[in-house]
Amino acid sequence: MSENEKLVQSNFIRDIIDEHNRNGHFENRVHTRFPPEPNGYLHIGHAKSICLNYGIARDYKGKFNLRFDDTNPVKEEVEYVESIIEDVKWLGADFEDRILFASDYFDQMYEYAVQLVEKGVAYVDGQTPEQIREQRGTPNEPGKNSPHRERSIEENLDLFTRMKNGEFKDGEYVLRAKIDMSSPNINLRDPIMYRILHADHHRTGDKWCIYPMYDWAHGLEDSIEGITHSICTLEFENHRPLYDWYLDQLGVYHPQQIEFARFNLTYTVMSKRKLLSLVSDGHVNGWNDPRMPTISAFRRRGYTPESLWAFTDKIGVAKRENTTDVALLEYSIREDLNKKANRVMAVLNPVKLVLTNYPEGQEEEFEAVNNPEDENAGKRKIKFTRELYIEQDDFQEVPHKKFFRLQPGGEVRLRYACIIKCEEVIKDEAGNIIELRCTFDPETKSGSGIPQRKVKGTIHWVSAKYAIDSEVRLYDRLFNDENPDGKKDGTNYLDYLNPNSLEVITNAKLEPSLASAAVGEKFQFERLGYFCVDQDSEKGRLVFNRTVTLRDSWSKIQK
RNA sequence: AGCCGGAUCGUCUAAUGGUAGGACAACGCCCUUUGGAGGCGUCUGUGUAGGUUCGACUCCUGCUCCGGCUGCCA
Repeated sequence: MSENEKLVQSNFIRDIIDEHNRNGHFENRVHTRFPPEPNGYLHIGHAKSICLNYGIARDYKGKFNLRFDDTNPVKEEVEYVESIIEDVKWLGADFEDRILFASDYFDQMYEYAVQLVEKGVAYVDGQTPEQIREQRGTPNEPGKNSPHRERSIEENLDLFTRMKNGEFKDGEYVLRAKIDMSSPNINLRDPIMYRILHADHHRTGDKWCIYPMYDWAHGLEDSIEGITHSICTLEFENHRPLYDWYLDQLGVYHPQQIEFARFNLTYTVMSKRKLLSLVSDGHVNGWNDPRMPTISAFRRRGYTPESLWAFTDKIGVAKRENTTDVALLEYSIREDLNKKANRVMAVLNPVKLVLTNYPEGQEEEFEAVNNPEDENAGKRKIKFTRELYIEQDDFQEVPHKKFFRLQPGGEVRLRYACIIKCEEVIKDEAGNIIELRCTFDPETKSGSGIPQRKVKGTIHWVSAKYAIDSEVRLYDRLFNDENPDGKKDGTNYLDYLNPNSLEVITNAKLEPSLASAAVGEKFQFERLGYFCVDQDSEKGRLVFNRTVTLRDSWSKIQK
């Protein structure tokens, strides 16, 4: 198997498509789509669906549509349409000029509905929602026929026309398919096709006061667009016979629906309803709060489209219930940023360090490699002075036995500079360490050409004189339980919110080269993690988001 | 209870009657001016009971367990 073939893991959906292509089912055409309802922001589960659908279209030299399933005006908003377009584009799924809307097919759908009325397989029902619900039966008991089921075609046509013309109030009438009230599949018990909704639609305005139900509309949308493979999640499996029934009755083109299991991720929730509640109840700061599992949040946090694609390829697709470990997502972004992100030095929790044998007022520059994984990234100079900041965590007065960073009387290398030795610890009256007094060894300067001594530890630092101040936002998982959703003990996801999911550091010290960093730019802060410039940055006051920490074997030793 | 799905390492996913493999995680070792990256290695799995077969994750039967379905939401 070649390298290229290995990159695309086979899966049951591609197997089905291969089979169709072998027997010429769709004349070897492949046309997929991503059909979101614009009632919220897209999340990582949608990203999987987008990559799955677009990836198939791309690999089979087919087409991919972006289509908004905007059949319910009361929940849908233009803001969501715009965010969805932005997210799909950012992921790189190429829908060419095909940003489509179910609402563009409302006339066609209406005509189709009239056809079914004329054919005698759809009728207008004037019962209340309660009555209809009672007659639907349960999974164990068959439903009962509506008293209006045998209305004449003429009367149905008249009533349906008047529904459309706005002669009735919301809920007064519905159009129903006449199928089978005793079907073991509840979806076939005379499902509702149209309801009356005097609501403004974000695209059609007040043109319509009847709106198609999802089950009626969705199969038609795919049929109208000539979709070959309608890939959706498992909960629509029971609806497939209904879509097929509609298409059969109409005698129109049939796509093949294929269902796969919904995506779940540890330590988060994935339903739009729950994400919306996190936003509207103020548990997070908006849909793109970097702690959210939305695509826009991952973008803001510093994830790349490439890392999401790699992740999607790694998780695969199947029909069994699944919950992917968020560690795999983190691996995917580290893997990508390791190759791309320039290294810089930044101190998040600074403690002052003074080199007592370094002449006052003197300074020099050392050369640092921007990215050891990428020669083309070049080198830069970093300013070295008598007073520096290092990380509080990089000093232990009473060191752990495996701690090989700075400690009293101990030596450590300052990254790209020289070896220093800790001579004295200065504390304030409360016993807090406020300064470390050290000496440096001139023989060990970087680039001096002198054979270098080895020391066990290397730590990062910044010049106290030249460092710039910055805000850094550290994110942790939003929930402190691996599966905050779907508990059966009476608790719900809100009970598992992690109160420490955001830590804001206001006085981080950055090396001065960062002063010109642009919003969205990504860096590795050496030994700490990957960070990117947040949109909240202002001139002279940068704000960084921690995308993900580096793998940290020291944190494991400590446990 | 009825209908429809599903069950393979801790997690995700391959193997479509012929050596149960990969990735992540975990754990070792090597290397290292990032306790990063990289390299090498180890560990762990076919829900259950039968059947068919030279051979079963795969086919058949029973059982168990899990998920979805009773919106004028999608």
